[in-house]
Amino acid sequence: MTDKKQIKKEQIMQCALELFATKGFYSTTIPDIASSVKMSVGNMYNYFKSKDILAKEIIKYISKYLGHKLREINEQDVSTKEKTKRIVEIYFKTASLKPEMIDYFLRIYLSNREVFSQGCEGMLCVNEFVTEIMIYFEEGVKKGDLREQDFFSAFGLFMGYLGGMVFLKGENILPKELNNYVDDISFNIYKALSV
Amino acid sequence: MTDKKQIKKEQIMQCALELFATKGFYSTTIPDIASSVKMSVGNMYNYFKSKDILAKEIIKYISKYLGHKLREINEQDVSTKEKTKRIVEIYFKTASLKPEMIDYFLRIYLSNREVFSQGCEGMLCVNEFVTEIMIYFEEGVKKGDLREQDFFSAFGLFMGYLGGMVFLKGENILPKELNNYVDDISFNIYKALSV
Amino acid sequence: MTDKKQIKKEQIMQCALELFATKGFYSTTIPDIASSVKMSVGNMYNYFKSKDILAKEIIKYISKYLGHKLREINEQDVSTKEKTKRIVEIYFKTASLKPEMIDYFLRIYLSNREVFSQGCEGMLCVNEFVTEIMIYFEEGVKKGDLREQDFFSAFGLFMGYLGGMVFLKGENILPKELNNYVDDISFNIYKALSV
Amino acid sequence: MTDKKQIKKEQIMQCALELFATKGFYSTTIPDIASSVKMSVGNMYNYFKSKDILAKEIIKYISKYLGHKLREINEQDVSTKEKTKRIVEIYFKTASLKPEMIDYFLRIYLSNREVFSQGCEGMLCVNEFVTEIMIYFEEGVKKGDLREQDFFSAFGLFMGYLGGMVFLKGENILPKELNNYVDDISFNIYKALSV
DNA sequence: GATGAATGAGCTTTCATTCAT
DNA sequence: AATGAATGAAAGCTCATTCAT
Repeated sequence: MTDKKQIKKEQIMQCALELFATKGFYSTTIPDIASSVKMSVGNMYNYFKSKDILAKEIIKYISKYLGHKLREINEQDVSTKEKTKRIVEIYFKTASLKPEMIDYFLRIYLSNREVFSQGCEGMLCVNEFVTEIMIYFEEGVKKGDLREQDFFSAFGLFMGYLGGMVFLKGENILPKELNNYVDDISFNIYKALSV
Repeated sequence: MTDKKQIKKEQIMQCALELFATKGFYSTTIPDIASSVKMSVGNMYNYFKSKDILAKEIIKYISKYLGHKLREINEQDVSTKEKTKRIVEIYFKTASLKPEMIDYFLRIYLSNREVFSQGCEGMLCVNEFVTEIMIYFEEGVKKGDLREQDFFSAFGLFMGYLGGMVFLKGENILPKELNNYVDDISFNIYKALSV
Repeated sequence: MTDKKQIKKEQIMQCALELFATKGFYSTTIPDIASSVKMSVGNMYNYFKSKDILAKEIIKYISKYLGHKLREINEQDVSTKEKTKRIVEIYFKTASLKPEMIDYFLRIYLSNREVFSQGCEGMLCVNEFVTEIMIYFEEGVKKGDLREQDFFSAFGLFMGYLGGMVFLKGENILPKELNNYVDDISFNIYKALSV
Repeated sequence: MTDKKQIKKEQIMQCALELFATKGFYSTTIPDIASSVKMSVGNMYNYFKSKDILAKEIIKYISKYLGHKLREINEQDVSTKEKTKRIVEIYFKTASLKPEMIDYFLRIYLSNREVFSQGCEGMLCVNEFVTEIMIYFEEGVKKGDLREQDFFSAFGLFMGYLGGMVFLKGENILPKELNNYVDDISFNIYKALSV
């Protein structure tokens, strides 16, 4: 694939991501996306063979983006406690600056299972992201900071908690901005996971 | 409304709940629901004026059901730690026995905001449920067991965590049955929230 | 048929007449009519076997009502010119006091031919009314006041003109009330028809 | 819009016009129209966003067509009496050659007010036609041929009369062809309106 | 006579996808 | 690569009519 084509693909994904996150998967039409990219409907199909495939590519794209951010944190030489905080921070920062990414994850990927059932089984399409959380967890255990336990139990805490907060924010029922919760929440998480 | 009509409404809600939770809101059609209730399409509309209204009634129904279960626990004279465990227990038990309820909550209600935006603003349609979590939390604080903090921060932990675990279960990536996680998770939660 | 049944039939016709005239034939539903008569849908069918039949009975009812009014004028011993004026007067008066009658005639009967095609062929369902206009015309000719010409040519003038004015009134584009046009219009008509 | 698309729009309007005029607005379905144009149902909506909008475009199209015919007459240098006759002539000729146009005007436009209420208020959608009648009338008055009177009173006579005749023809109760009435009727009208 | 739940065909409209250009 | 007209299946919803009670 040419670079030019790759760039166009990313433009489409970015536009579709915003529309899907805002209006939902089924309420966003292909013409909606096409006109948002300023491209014809027919031409869209030269880049993505179907709406479902587009949706799957987007979640992979998000997973890579977030995974990359987490890797940067994992590579830093700081305490597990500080890492925990930085992960919460980067998650909330993303939710504030690129809300469509987290929304897509929570509202499109997690909910429309029929769309992702073929090709994204398990956590196939979000493995970059999950992997980094796993590294964070296992290193924390190895260092003796975190309690050894079933990874998924820890993962569920982490992701469920953060996702829940972003959801509450989206519903406008959080009295404060997300970044004001960073300390509370990273404290709660670390308290829960530490030995 | 006659009792008979009320019973039929609940039958419809039960069938629709299962279909929505399994196939998603948009992939479940009114004919799907009608044939599942063994009722004509037209007659469905004598009970619920639209698909959206049906979806909203269902989430209220679930909220009442779960709220009721939680109230029973809140009324028991046990320690906050034990209450925490029992809430996790009842949540996972519901997720096992009536998976459609939790799935509906996670995948239909939380995700298809355009459907619930009018009439379920804030947490209007799930207030019975939220209220009981609030009571649990405030009583725990009053007793001196739980740390005083922003309620939503605690609520997000609780619901996000539990929801996340059920989600992972639904994706078939949890190695064990949900009830095997009760101790770990209630321990984590209590640890996070306690003073 | 009992008197009681006849009274109920007329109640239904009156309500249906108003609804049809206001909202149109197809936009008025049987439940609309039933609830306007404060009667169950099913019971309506004990009085009128179908919506079409109801519509046909209504036009006959209107024709009889208007025919009766015209007969009273025809039986008066006044000049043809004065009769002309009185007919215009009664037509506009009806259009003001019972607008639904004239509207029904213009907007339901004249337009939804597919509804009236079977059972109201020709002018079968409005013959009382047409007959009186015919009597007016033929007596005028016999008296030497009106020019002998094809009856329909005269009838078209009369009914088309009056209907047209009521229509314009209904569209809110007449600057004055209908009764202010009585002199002008009866003058025009008489001028057109007289020898 | 391309020429090609404009041509297709007019093809659709022509087919829809015939069907509406024949079967009525509500009894004509979109599939009826589509198959009459030999086009898919979905594609119809690329040309007209709704059935109502299609109906409104058609009445504008008719108004332009008739307005154009009348302008030709208005521009001719003949007596008011002769103009009157020619207008009646062209109206009846249209009613014979393109009966769907006059029928549409009488049976769809005048009757289904709920369809035209938004976007065709007053005589907005038939102004080309009305304007020419107004010019005919005012020039006749200026020349001293026609009596000065409320325009609508004259307009109602003209249009109501002609419409009434076409209606009677449609009901098969006129013994002769429309063109045989031209002299009688234009005589009546001129007699009514002249000084 | 009276009720209103039940039926199901049929409506308008939408939209992912294809394909001729 | 690019366009956008064309397709047609399928959706949500309506409503005249029937029928068990």
